[in-house]
Amino acid sequence: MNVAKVIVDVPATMVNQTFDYQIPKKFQAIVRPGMRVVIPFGPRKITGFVIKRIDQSSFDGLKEMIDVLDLTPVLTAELLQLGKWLANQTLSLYITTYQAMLPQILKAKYKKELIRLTELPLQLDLEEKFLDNAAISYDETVQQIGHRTIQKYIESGDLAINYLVKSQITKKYQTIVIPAELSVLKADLQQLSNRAKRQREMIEFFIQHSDPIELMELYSKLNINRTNLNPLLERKLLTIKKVEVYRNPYEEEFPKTEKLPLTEEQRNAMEPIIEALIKEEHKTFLLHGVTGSGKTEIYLQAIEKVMKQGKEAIVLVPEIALTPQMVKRFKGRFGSNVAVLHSALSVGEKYDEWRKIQQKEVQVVVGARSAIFAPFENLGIIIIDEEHETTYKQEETPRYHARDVAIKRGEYNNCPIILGSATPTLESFARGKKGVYHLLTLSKRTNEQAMPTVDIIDMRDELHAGNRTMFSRRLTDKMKDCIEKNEQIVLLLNRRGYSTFALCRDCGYVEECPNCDISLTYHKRDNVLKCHYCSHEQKMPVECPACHSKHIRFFGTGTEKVEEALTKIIPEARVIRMDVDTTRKKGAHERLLRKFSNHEADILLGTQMIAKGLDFENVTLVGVLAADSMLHLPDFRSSEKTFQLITQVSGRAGRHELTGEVIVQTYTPDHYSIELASKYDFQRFYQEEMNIRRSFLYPPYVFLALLTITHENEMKVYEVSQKIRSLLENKLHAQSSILGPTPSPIARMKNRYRYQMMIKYRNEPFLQQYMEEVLEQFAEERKKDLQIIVDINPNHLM
DNA sequence: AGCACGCCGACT
DNA sequence: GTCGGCGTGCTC
Repeated sequence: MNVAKVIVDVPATMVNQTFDYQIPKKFQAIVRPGMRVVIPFGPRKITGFVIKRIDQSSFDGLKEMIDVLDLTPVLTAELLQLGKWLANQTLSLYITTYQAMLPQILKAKYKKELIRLTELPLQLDLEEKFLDNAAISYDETVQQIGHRTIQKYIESGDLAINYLVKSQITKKYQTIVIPAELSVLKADLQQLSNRAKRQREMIEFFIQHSDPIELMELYSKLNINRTNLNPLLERKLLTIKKVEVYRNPYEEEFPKTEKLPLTEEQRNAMEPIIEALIKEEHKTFLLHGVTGSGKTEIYLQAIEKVMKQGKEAIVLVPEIALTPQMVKRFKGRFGSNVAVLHSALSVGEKYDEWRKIQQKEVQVVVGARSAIFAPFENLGIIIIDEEHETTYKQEETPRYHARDVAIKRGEYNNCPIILGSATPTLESFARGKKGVYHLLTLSKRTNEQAMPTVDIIDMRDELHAGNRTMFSRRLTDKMKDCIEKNEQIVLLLNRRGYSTFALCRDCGYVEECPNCDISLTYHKRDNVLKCHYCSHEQKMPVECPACHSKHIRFFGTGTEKVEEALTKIIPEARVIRMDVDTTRKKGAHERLLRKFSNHEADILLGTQMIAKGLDFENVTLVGVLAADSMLHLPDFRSSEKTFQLITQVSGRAGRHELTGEVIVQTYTPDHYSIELASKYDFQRFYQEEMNIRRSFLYPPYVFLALLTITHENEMKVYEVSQKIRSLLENKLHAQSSILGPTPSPIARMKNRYRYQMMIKYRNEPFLQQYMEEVLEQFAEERKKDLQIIVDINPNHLM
């Protein structure tokens, strides 16, 4: 078994296979599947994952493995298998799926350096570089001295390239002080002269506290420094040791919380979950519970059961940075038995949290999408909270949906999955009705509070009545009321579908991105126009580039603008604005939310990010400024999204003692998604929307796959698209249909033209295989800069 | 991907 | 002749 099959760290179709390497003697006892190793690959030296060990290779002249990077595998047997499945499902490369499963820091970085092989003199500038370095940077040197010269030296054998694999891992260390045995300390104290007051104090301290202590802590506790410590160190009463510590992103202590008594509804929902846990049965539950119905408590108690079984739990939340309250509840209940993984952590922090899972130091992980790959080996349950959130689908390769991965892992581990939401996706709810998922319902709030009343305001009437502001009269009055009563307000500006673009009022000219077919967005902060798709940025013109008019106006409504308008109407209001700009800095999220919850502001104004999972006692009014802003987007899910958003944000009001009220401003008050959301009528919405999906043939009645073809040359894109279409037509079922090719909604991005095709199908068990064939068919073109992107079950049709 | 090799046109 | 640009093929 001394040959390793390795997936190499080269993301290319040509090498999407294992390569065999001889395992040298010194590594034979160490190497196991799932470990990262360093291997020679052509002239290079790169990393790879060991997939398995075999006795004999069918390949002659194997090269030897150079190094082993892990002591324990970073990928479990399950994850190795899962990655393979995922690559096939999403049409990605094995190396990409494996890397998606691991913290970013485990990805090796490569560097090349030059070393001299002889002592023969080199040209002057090179000699200089080698003066105080044994090795110099290849890239830097080539830049300064020129490719040709370096190559000559390599050919003559004076210089050679050294390939480096750099590990990015940095561990954090702490110095601790360890006292000697109690008897030793006491004995020393006996014969210590009375004059050594400091020493006496210190020894007495360690007789009292015999545990190791952190050096800095000791200094500050006893008000001493290194000089005081030295005599004790010399007498071996104390020893100093450097130990590795985990970075702790959650310094604060979490108050311990206890199990809450369950309502009858909650108990009923709990029962089948517990049953599945006991029977070790894979089942997918859809927990449909109105906001405030106590879904989280069900998660917590199910996990408690899992932990008692000695098993592990994964909890996915949309984006945990947005829900510090969720972390608080899990840490409060399970303490240090929880790892937390989310995007706001530094790479080092993420690695530390991941390692707690890998080392089995925790039994629970709460995290965003990628936490679904937590390397637990005894999974007892997987919970996906806010199941409908689009962030569970990754928008880059591998384009996986965490829900699909969860179900696959549930099958492997024979464990239940809970999908929880107040507004499940139509896909999931349909499966719940069909019995594919087991539907569990919570229809009442635990505090018996009624859902807040929702008022729909027709903004057309406001305009007719001469109100040209973005706040209806009713909302304005209510806000003033609220502030007077010392209660708080959440204002949601649903900005998707809006952007603040610059338009010339004289000739109608709109500044567009030179590389993409999209208008540029104005950023007030730096007074520039930016493109959201490429990194293009230009100065805001003083006059119109087309007609030289000075009348340039901004259209669209940003949070900045709303804030401005707000301070005009209610000058006394203290406003916290939360959007991408104000939350970019690390920890800004938590800071702003804490500020709001401490009532240091009256109004929390923000985008989508404030709609989810927040729970503030004192909020009694929620305002949705433009409920229909995304209703008109070219997306078949826009009604569903609108319904979800209004329902979710309404749930933010009146969660505690005070009753809440919601005001929804819209230009289309009669739209069923807005009307039914205001009545909290999910069932009716479901039926209405299902009817529409059926007649237009959209999910859940069909599955979708989106093919996007891009290239610099539009003709090329069109031609290839047509060819792909006819190729697929021959393969796909007669009932399946292909729409397009048509130009994508953003027809050009980063100077590449984009065409897309949508495939609607009910049953295509070999779809992935056909797609592989398409990719293979155009392998030549794809080498020449043609891109084919396959997205199965796409979220957006961009 | 990234590197070597080989072919062809351009230029001191 | 030599330099350098790019297309082609390979990596256990």
